[in-house]
Amino acid sequence: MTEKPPTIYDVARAAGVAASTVSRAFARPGRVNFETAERIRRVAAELGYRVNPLARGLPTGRTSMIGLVVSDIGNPFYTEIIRGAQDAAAEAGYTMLLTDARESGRREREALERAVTTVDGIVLATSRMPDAAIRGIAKQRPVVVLNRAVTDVPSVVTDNPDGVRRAVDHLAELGHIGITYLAGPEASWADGMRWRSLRDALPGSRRLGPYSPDVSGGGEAAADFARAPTSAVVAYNDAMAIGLIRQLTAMGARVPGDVSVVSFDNIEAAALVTPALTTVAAPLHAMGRAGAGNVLAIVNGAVPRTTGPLVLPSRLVVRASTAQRRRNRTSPAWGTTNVPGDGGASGEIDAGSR
Amino acid sequence: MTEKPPTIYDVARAAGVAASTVSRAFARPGRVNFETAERIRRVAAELGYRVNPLARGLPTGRTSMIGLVVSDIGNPFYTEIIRGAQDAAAEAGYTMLLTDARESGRREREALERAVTTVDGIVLATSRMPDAAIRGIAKQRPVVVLNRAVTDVPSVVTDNPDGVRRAVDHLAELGHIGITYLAGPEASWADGMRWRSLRDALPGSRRLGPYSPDVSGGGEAAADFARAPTSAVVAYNDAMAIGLIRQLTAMGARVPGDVSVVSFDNIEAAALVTPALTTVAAPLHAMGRAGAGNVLAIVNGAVPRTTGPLVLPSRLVVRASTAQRRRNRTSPAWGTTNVPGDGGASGEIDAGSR
DNA sequence: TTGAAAGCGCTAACAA
DNA sequence: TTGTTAGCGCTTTCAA
Repeated sequence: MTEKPPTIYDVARAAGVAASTVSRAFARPGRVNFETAERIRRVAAELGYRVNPLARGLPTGRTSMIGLVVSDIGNPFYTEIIRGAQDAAAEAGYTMLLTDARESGRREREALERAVTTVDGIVLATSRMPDAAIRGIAKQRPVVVLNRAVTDVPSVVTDNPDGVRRAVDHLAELGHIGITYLAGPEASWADGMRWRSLRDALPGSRRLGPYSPDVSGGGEAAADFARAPTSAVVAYNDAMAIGLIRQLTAMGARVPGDVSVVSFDNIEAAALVTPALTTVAAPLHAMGRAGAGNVLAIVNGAVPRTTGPLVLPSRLVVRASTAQRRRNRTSPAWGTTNVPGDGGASGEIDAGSR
Repeated sequence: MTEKPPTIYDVARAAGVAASTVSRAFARPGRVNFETAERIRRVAAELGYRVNPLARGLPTGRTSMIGLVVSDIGNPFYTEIIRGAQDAAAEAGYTMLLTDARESGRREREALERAVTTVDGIVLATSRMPDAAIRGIAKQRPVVVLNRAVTDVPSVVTDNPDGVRRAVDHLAELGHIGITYLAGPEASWADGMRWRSLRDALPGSRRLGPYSPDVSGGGEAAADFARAPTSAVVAYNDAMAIGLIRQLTAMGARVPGDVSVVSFDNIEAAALVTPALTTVAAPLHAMGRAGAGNVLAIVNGAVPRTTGPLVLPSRLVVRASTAQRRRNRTSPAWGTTNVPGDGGASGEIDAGSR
C-alpha cells in the first residue's frame, strides 16, 4: 500500500550529482548552476521525488507549519478567520495545523502541548487559556493572539470601541435612548471592551449577564430583560441576539417593533434569521490573515511590535433587527404577563428511535 | 524568544543512562526497568524535556498525525465530523491535521500534496477530487473516504436509502403524494444516492436542479419549483431547504401550510430557522470517529475491508417544516402571480462604507 | 558551482 | 535490562 518514496540520494544518483546538490536545487535554487538545477528537477519529477518536510525540519528546526487554535470549530465566527490564516500560510508556503479546543482550556493546552514542537509559530484565535499560560507557550514559539490583548504577546483585535460607537449612533438616529447590554463570557476580552465602550458612549446604559454566548444564552437573557426592558439592546454576539429575539417573540414582543437589537460578529446566520440581524461586522478574514502573517514574519526574524495590539476596523451592517423607536408607548404591552421559562426550542421529535 | 529545547542526550546525561534508554523510557515503557524509567521521567520533567515528534518520525516513518480534509470548513455539516475524528485521533495519541479545501479540487490536491508526506493516514470528508485522484493518493498513504464510495478505497457513508425512506414515509403519513427533489451538486455521491432512492421509493417523484448546495441555491430553486409545485419537497441539504423556504415565503407561499419540506444533514441552523426544519440527520460524529478510527486501524496494520462502504444509520428529526397536506386546494394561490428573481436577501446595507 | 562529511533528535537492531 | 552503533532524509559548513 505504501511504497517507499524516493530520496535526494535516488535523485542524485539518477542525475549524476551529489545529494547536497539536489538538496540545494530545492532548498535554495540560485545557489546551483541553472542547467544542473534544470536537470535535477527533471529527474526528480520523473522519479516522483518530493521533499520530505519532516526530514528537512530536523536539521533546520523549522517545519513550515504554523498552528491555528480556535476555541470552537463549529462557531461560524471562525470560518473566515481560518480562511484568512490559511491564505496567508499557503502564500508563504506553509501548512496550517488547525486545532479545535472545543471551548475547553484543558483541551487547548493539550493540543498546544502536542503541536508546539511541530510548528514554527502559533496563532491563538480567542484563547480560553489565562494570560500566563499564553505567555508560557509564547516562550517556546512565536505566538500571535487574536481577539484579545495579552501583555508582551503580539495580538490582533477589532476596533470594539469604534464598533460600539457605530451601533450607538445607529440606535440614536432611530430615536433610542436607553440601551441594555447583554454580556457574554466574563473571560472574554472583547466582552469587557464592548461593555466599557458602551458605557463610555452612553453613560446610562445597563448591563445584563453574563450569559453563555450562544443561542440558549440569549434566550435566557430574555426573561431578565423583560423585567425592565429598554427599547434597544446590544448583544455580545449574533448567536445571543438570535436567542434573545426568538424568546422575546415567543413572549409576545416584536423585533424590531418593540425592541431593536444590535449584535456583533456578522456570522453567516445573521443574514438568514428572521428578522435578519443588524450587527457590527469584524474583518474576520483580514484578522486571520494578519494573525498568520504576523506570526510568519516573526518566525522569519521580524521583531514583533510591542506597542500594543494591531487594531482592525469594524463596520456596521444594518439589516432588519433595528427600527425607529415607537414613542407612543411608555411601558411595554408584552412580557409583563407571561414569562415562560423556556419556549425557545421548537418541539423536536427524534423519529429515529421508533 | 525560542530557547533550544533539551534532547534525549541532555536527559541521558543528567540521569546517568544512555540516550537509547531515555528513548525507550518514552517510546515503549515496560521495556525498561521501572525505577530507571521513573528516574528518567523525573529528570526529563525537571529539564522540561518533551519528545520531538518530528525527530521520532524520521526513523520510524510515522508522525502520529493524520490528515482530515473537508471541502468547506464553513459548512456546519462538517462540525461534528471534525469533532468525531478529532476524538478518535486524540484517544489514539494522534494529532489531526485539518485542512479546508474550500470547495476546490485544486486546493484539495495541493493541500494533500503537502500533507501526504507529513501524515500517517488521511480522511477525506466529501472529497471534490475524481475517484482516480483519490486512489492515487491512497497508494501513498492509507486513506478513508467519507460520504462517498470509491472502489478499492475504504469508505464510510450514511444510509441514504433508509433516510429517504423515512422522509417519504413521514410525508406519506401527512397525506403528501407528489414529491419534488431539489438536487445538489452533480459530483455529489450522496446526491445521486438520494435521488435514486427517492425515485425507487416513490416512482412518480420529480427532480429539479442541480443547484448549488447552499442557501442561495435553494432560493434559486424556488422559482423553478413554483412553476409546477408539489405539496412536498425533499431538498438535498438543510441549507438549500432554508433558501427555498425563504424564497417561497417571499413569494407568498406558506411552509408548511402550502408546502412541506424535508431536507438532509440536521445542521445546527436547522433548529434555529423559522420554521425549524424536518430533516434526515446523519450520524456526523460517529462518521468522523469511524473515519479516523479506520484510518488509524489501517495505519496500525489492520486490513481494510473491501466489501463495500461502512454504512451508518440515519434518522428523521421531525420539526416544523412539514405538516398535513391541505386537500381542499388543487392549484396553489401563490407563485402564479409574482416570481421575483431574487427576493431572498433582506436588504443589507453596508454602513461601514459611509 | 559542486562534493564530502558531519550532524539534526530519535529509533532500532545487535551486543553485552 | 541497558549500552553501542547505525542510520532516517535533509541541510550545511568546509574544501575543492
